[in-house]
Amino acid sequence: MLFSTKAEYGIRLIVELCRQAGDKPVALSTVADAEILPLSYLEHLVAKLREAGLVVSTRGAHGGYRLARPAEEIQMLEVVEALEGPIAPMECFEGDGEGRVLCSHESDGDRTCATKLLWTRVQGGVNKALAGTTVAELAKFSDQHRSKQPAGKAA
Amino acid sequence: MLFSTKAEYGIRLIVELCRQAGDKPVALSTVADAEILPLSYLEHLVAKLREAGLVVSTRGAHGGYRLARPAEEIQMLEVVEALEGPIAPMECFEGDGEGRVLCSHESDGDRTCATKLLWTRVQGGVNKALAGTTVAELAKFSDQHRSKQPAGKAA
DNA sequence: GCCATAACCGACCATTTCGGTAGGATTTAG
DNA sequence: CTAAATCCTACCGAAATGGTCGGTTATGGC
Repeated sequence: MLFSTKAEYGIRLIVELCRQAGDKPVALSTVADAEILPLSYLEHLVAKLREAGLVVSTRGAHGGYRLARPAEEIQMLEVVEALEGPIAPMECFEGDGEGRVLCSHESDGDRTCATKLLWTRVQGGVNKALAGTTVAELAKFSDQHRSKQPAGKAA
Repeated sequence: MLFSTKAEYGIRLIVELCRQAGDKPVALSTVADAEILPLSYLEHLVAKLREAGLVVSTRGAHGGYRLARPAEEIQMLEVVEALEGPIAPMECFEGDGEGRVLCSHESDGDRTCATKLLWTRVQGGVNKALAGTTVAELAKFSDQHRSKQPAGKAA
């Protein structure tokens, strides 16, 4: 499995945040309710998103969470990295965010790790997919596939 | 981390098998020695490769392993899937090998999982990278980057 | 026929991660 | 003051990971 449910739940969280976005912050319990996910677990995930600066929180009564930036500007690469840590195909990889990939095995001496070429390609593919998708896009996608439901909701 | 060391070790294993290929099968201990990997662990990995029909074994003295097909025809997608199981970005995905992706959440009722679009793209990227790389290519790559060493070895 | 070699098989094991719960402390609107 | 909400830390059971070990079977060479 490429990603754990951390990524999935976290994505559903932030997408739901985008969907329900209005002038007021959205309580996490609302998200948990809408996505049928355990609230206490979402707390951990949203904490990571906050630390990464992707969402901002308002404490106290009537508090909740909001996207820190317009949904169109939030790449899924940022989201997934915030939730799962750096996206590297393997532990030995210390990707630098660019196309460059470092492999710790290279210090072994006379040989380049045979897997380097492959991991580089895989990482490229994943990064491209993640960077090329935004929160807004996923929100729109899931709205489109939502069934016939009274859409009158936006303020 | 996208993949575990199972994939890495297994790949190094099969690439080394390709490298050392001659008329005689290669003993696993030779591979373990060349790649500095624990023999007993490699046994588990090579078993998966054998079950997947990627390598064939010869038992008894002077036995060992050989690639079941020409290295140019063995895609890394097959290798990684043999080692790590089906490549799906998430548990809920039951990819069918094609571009199609099924998500178990869809049965939840009125909503398509917001993550489906993203996972589909990610899986596409990974599959493309894995399917587009062969054992032969990795063997050649790692040979090229091998340092100045007497190359006279093939029978 | 023995014996070394090497594939094969399954049990075990320590550590880490995963998914989740629990209990509280802190902040804030009303 | 109080209810609502974020925030924080600790814990927990289950699973996967990475690896070891002991033994069994098959086979070529002497």
